Amino acid sequence: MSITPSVQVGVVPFEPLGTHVLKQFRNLILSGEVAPGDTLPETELASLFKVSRGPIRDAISALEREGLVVSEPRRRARVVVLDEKDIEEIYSLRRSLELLAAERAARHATEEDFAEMRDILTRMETELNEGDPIQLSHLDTAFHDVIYRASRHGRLYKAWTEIRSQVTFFLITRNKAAVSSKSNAIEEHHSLLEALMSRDPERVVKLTDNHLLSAYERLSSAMKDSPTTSS
Amino acid sequence: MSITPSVQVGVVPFEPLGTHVLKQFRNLILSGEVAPGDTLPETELASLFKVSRGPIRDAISALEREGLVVSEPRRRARVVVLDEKDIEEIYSLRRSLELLAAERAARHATEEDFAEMRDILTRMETELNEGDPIQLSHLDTAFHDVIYRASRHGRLYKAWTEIRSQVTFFLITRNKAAVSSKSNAIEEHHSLLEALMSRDPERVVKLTDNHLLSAYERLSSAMKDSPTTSS
DNA sequence: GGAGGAAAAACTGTCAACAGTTTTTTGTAA
DNA sequence: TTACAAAAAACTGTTGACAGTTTTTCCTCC
Repeated sequence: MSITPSVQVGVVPFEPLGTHVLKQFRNLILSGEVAPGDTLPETELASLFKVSRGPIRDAISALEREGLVVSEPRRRARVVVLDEKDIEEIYSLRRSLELLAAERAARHATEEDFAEMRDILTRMETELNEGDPIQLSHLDTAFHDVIYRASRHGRLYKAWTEIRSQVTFFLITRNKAAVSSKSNAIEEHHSLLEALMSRDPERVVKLTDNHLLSAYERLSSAMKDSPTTSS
Repeated sequence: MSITPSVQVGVVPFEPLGTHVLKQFRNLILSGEVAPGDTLPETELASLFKVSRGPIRDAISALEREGLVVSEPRRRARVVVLDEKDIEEIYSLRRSLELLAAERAARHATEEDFAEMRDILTRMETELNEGDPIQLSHLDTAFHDVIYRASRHGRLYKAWTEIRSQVTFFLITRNKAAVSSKSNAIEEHHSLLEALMSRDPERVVKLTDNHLLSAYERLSSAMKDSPTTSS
């Protein structure tokens, strides 16, 4: 017993403050507590999160990478305002990325990956009944996150993380879809998992393409009803 | 003449110091003056660039996004060491991105875009004769950069910028290809431009796919001769 | 009342300093 | 030597302060 981890005990190797702020902050935006178009003065956030401006700047910079925040030099950062053109961009880029991920995941996914997907699907069904649409959206993103990780392609995963939050944002704010529609989406996830487990890249790619198009159409039609308002 | 731009005169609206450092720093890495595996102490860089650590941190963070630098919390950043697996990742991701870009550029590219591409091709031929391989590599990347911009897809362009420097890095450090091979590559660019101007998306996509595969094979074989050394 | 401009307030970019960690150097024993 | 531990040096994360810019408020004039 020669190792004495005086500070570093748990699994978390005490992350930088900015990382902690980032997580909280991202949730504030995704939950809508901070609205599109809102300005984000570093000073204000610093006192809100009780840290200095350094870590705040790190968090804002990260959120900008994720596409949830926009900023120009010497101007205050703002929560991004997304419109229908953005939905198309995200859909088309995501399609390119995810078809690649699907093909590779079909070859490289492990039993652990499948177990994680099954677990997420179970929780999705629970949320569908309990009716927490926000949690359901998070689980949807989480399912696809497993596929990207299962593709065993670091750069592809990184590219996905830079649109992931925007995808979640749209799912949360625009998915007025009926329960039946959401139920369909879960069915599609089931089929996807099944195809992955059968190691059939072609089928996985095809199902993925169909699934993403369905999701795009669901969002796109919801968008026409209630476009995101600018401030 | 009521406007008196005491400081802000040129086109450049005085960029943040970190941006300036980033450009210089990136060149230092791409030119090989800072080698793969080298550590990058903020303090040292701060005195090198004659700024405080703030802007240096910004620049390192940006270079990390570009994949030229890796870092973990509380450890010094290092210049990334890339191997054959990285070449495959970059190739496969780039292929997905660029096929999408090609298809859209064929539809959206303007006369200005074509003019820029022609200009780059002219300069490539000059460099091929004058024999500055580094400049030739930069021009290669620049040509593809125009295509991505011509695709009129902000997020796609952003995704490209996050592997672009790595692509350039490989072109510079690994392209031992003979002049004849480089000449072929320039030919391929010419065909690509021609297809773009004829607004034939299918042909553009096909040519792009072939072009990227050729480039991948050129790099991949060069890699086997002289793999990047770790420190 | 509304437009325009000056004054005040708020905010960003940058820097230097401090605390606590990681890395290197030095010293000691096998 | 070689291995290991302690001490010293170097480095990162974070903070608070200052300069200069942007944004807001307030005032004046039409």
